[in-house]
Amino acid sequence: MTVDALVEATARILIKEGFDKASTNRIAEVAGVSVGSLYQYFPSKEALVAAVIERHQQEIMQAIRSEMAEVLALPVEKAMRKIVAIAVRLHRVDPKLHDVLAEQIPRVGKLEKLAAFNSENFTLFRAYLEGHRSEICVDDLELASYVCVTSIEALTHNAVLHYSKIYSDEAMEALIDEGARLVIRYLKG
Amino acid sequence: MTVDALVEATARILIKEGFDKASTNRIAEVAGVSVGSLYQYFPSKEALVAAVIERHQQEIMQAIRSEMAEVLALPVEKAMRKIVAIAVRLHRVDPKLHDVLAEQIPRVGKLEKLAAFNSENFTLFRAYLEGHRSEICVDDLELASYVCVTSIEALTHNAVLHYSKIYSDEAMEALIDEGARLVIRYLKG
DNA sequence: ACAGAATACGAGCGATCATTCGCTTTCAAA
DNA sequence: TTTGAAAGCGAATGATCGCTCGTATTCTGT
Repeated sequence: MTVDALVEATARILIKEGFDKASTNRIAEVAGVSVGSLYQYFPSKEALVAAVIERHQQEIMQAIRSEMAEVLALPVEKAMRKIVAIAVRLHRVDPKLHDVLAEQIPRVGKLEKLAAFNSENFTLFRAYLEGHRSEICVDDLELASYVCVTSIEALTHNAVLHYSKIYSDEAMEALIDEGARLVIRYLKG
Repeated sequence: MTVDALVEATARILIKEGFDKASTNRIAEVAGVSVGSLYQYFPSKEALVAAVIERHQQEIMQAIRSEMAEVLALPVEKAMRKIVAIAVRLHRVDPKLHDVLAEQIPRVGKLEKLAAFNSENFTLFRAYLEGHRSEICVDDLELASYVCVTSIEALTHNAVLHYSKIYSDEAMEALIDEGARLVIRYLKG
């Protein structure tokens, strides 16, 4: 469909050339339609970018929800290792898009969407902790969730994005181990 | 001086209105000079933003270098708590500017400066670890430095930037404790 | 007081961009 | 085959921006 072509084209341009080069004319050209058609389906450039963001976040959250369901029953050690591994894998799917969107979301006034995204992650993690209270020695689960989620996300985000040249596949394995070790020791004292 | 007024005006606009609203005409206006004068001292808008970045980073690094010197002799527990406290304090000096710059550096092509900045932080932290090898139970100091620096920066950055409303001063104290606990347990096993 | 250098000025140029609108094509129902 | 709506088109518009350049003002040494 034309709509899909436009969203797809927008994503591709954002990834390959960045937000500044993503003009509506260019997007339409890459999508193989005209600017006029673009405005027939999207009221503004912002709406187009928002659609890209939405699509990407739906994909990611879908994956996270399904993976977290499997993790829920695991003991802390296994669970954390799996969660960190998931974080790395998801970051690797489309690192550049993830980065551009993280950069551009504030500008597009989609702070709410980003907040909702983070909030669900946070809630899912917290739910895990609730269910494993006996295994961990932290009393403020709210704070603990913040610490864990933020650290894991930063560790994997930076590694994949800024050090992908440095970190080979096996070094990435080491990173997963280390990230897991960080939160496990934190949670289990 | 005219130069300082321009850099100052640029910083203020970046903070209050964001990168997109920081046009050269507007910067000149706020600085109380004309666009012509702006281009007498800065060859381009990019150079102006780069100057803001440089000034900010110099200030931050100056503070970090001096604080780290005091930390070097402390045992791990004390040292980490102090480092996290420093991170929070520095993030609180000018949170909005820090955020905008972190966002804009990639666009301005000043990735090298950012890398150098992170690299020095990283190196300073690693130097501490080298000097306290006997206290910690991690063998890969390189990896450990990455894990600690990245986590501390993300924890403080997000807390100050996105949760400054939520986290009161005392809650911020709790965050410092928790961040310190995270890295201490990680390092000391 | 004067000249020339340094500094400052700001209207305007050229380019780019998001968006519009009048026109053309497509296509399915009648 | 006719028809009218839906979909598509792209040149044109108006606004904004980074930046230039010819001119005006201020400073400095004589």
